[in-house]
Amino acid sequence: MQLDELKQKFEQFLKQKGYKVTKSRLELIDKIASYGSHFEIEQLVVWVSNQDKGVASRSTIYRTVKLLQEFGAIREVIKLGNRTIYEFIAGKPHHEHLICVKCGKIIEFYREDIEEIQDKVCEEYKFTPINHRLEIFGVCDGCSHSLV
Amino acid sequence: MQLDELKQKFEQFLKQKGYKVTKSRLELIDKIASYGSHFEIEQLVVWVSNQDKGVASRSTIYRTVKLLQEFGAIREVIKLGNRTIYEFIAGKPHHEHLICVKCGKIIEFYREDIEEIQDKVCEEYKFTPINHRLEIFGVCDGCSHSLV
DNA sequence: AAATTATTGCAAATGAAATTCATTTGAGCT
DNA sequence: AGCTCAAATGAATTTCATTTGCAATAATTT
Ligand SMILES: [Mn+2]
Ligand SMILES: [Mn+2]
Ligand SMILES: [Zn+2]
Ligand SMILES: [Zn+2]
Repeated sequence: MQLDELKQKFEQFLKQKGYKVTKSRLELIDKIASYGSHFEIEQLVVWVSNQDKGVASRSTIYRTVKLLQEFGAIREVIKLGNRTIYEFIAGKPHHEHLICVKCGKIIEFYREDIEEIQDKVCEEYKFTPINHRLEIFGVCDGCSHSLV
Repeated sequence: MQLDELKQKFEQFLKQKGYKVTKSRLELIDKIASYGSHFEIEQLVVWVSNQDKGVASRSTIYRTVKLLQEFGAIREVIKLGNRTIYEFIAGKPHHEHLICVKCGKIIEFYREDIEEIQDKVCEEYKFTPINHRLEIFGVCDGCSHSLV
């Protein structure tokens, strides 16, 4: 999906919800899309503030991240200690993560079979799943060879 | 495993690490074990403080929870928003969680096949897993029938 | 373009978790 | 049992991410 198309959809979403289509909101979706898939809000705040002036304040960034989550373009994918790592998922297929606890490297993977098993488990418990997150913490190949 | 046995192991662990065996630490492992499997630290602080006086202060509770994590009796199992839910896992087999976003109900499940697939994925990426967490957020049976 | 309503930015508040530091306690030794 | 010293404790304070109140501003509606 193109970014322009996404922005259009986001505008529709905002209008339909009775929210306003603002400069900040549209510029932030651009910034987040170009930042790179996995990000933390504070990093984003710093990065955005160091660029053009006046895109959005910290509060607006926090608020817009929530909006984009509601819209479905962003997802909370990793919770490590008291850090939250988000991901821009628009147009990206669902996947899970391996997280290296030494270097922070994030590896993405997808297994249809894991998804299917989850569906079965939910059925068994008459549980209606909304979303899920599988985090595998460990040590990546590079780090397991390094002597540090 | 009996609680007494666990406490013995914990004492061994403390000594071996050069930590001290203190009243607070031994009493806290009791309290946590009897609190119920899933808990948040702040709840625990309130509960412990409202019981007998002098078991441990907030700081000690936070510090001891970390110790017990290091020891392996406790695990961070659910990260929801800015809440962290821990679980007393000593003597309990590994499992994953379904979390109802309406009522907070937690359902535990275990699937050997999911574990096996994860191992394969890790092998494929030459990734050495340390621990993992699968959280499925959704609506439980009870909540899906309630009209609230 | 005036009226209405939501959004913004800033500062201040919050809440979980970590930390500081004076005091107490545990462990080893005599 | 007393002595010594390092580690643990509690209370207060700090940190840091996130949230909120509010006056000013911008987007929609009429
Ligand atoms: Mn990802
Ligand atoms: Mn559990
Ligand atoms: Zn690594
Ligand atoms: Zn429920």
